[in-house]
Amino acid sequence: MTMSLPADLWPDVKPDAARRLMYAAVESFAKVGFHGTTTRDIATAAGMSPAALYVHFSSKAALLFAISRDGHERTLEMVQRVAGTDGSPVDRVRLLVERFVEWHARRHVVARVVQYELEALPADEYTTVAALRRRIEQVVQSLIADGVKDGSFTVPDEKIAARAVLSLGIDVARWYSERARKTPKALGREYATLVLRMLGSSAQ
Amino acid sequence: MTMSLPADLWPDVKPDAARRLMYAAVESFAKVGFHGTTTRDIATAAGMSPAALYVHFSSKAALLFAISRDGHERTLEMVQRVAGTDGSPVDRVRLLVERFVEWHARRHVVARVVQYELEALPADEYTTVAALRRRIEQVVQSLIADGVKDGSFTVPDEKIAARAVLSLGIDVARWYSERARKTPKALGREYATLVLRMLGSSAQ
DNA sequence: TCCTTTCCTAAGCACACGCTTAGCGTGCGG
DNA sequence: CCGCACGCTAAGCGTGTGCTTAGGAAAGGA
Repeated sequence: MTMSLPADLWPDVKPDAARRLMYAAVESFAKVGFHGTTTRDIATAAGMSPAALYVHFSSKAALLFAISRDGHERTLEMVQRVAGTDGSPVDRVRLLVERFVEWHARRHVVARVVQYELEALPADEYTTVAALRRRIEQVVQSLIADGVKDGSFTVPDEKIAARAVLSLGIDVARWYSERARKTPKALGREYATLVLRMLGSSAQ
Repeated sequence: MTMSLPADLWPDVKPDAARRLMYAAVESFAKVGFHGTTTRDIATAAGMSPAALYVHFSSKAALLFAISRDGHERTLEMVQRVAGTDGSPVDRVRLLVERFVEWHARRHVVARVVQYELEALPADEYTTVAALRRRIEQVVQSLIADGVKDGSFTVPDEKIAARAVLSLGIDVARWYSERARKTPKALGREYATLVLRMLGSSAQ
């Protein structure tokens, strides 16, 4: 694994061969995209023959969907967990940004696939994933709206502000690498400071 | 042109057939990526045969490079023009963000290729483009550093702040579409407000 | 008008690609 | 032990891909 993927991805995927295929696929999808990745690339990297992929997944696109759906579900769980915490809107947005940015930095290989390889999904699968994305956005928007309502935040347009907050996290997936100067956690903290300022909070 | 590309791209490209190929290519590259685009896709969309592409460009990748290099050069010119204006650091960063965001919104098809299709460039071409990217980043960093120096901005880490500013603009290329509620100009203005806040400026 | 250059097209080449099929080996359960 | 299910592999299929080549048409210049 040249990109040092976390060893704890997809713990429930069985058998091990299927998981190995997902590891191989996510790496290549992140590097050269879905269309730039051949089934032979994936199989070779997983130490198998190309036909083995079809024992575990119905198609190359099914592999992509498995990765994309799981990544979106993880992200949605994360933002929902933040939304379920006690605390002021400021505390919650701070925590949200820390967690969101940290996830995209630590998981930048997966995140790159999750954020940028949507077009390659077949239509039904795309619909599933798009719904998850909308829910993530809605959680972020409602956290910001809470802050506006209680006077902690002042933004000209809540939707654009939420979009900007998401953008900062999502773009981390594009640029972050192991050679980055900041750890994912440190980056998350720093970005949270920037975001709270952006939202007009005096508590930073 | 299904994605309503601006009619004024690449005015110096001659003959017209070469320009038509670039229009066809940028649209498909933006939609399905370089690897997802075949020479037949490009040629058909340009009303030619696949062999015609090779009259004007030495390879499919040469087409990508032409688009990518020009997009980066346009962006660099833009940020350098802003850096060359009179005005306070706050004014210049405001203008920078307005222009950068506006460019990525208005030109989101080209920008998508410029920002996200780097990996497909051959090594030498990538080196050329990467150098342009670094120069763009340096201009942005120096504008922010000017503001820190004169006390208009306070940021924990100038590089991360510059990265965040660039991220906001770059990610516009990913999400912006003709159905967006804001015009590129309005979006640029709003993002400028958010960025100046983020940088800790009281002048917004 | 003639010649040269430019701009194409149609056809084809040498591979590559996603996927299927036949067969084999291994492990498990009765 | 035997039979079955599972997990593969090797080989191959049908189609697709980037690119080349031969040839023709059109445009421009002398």
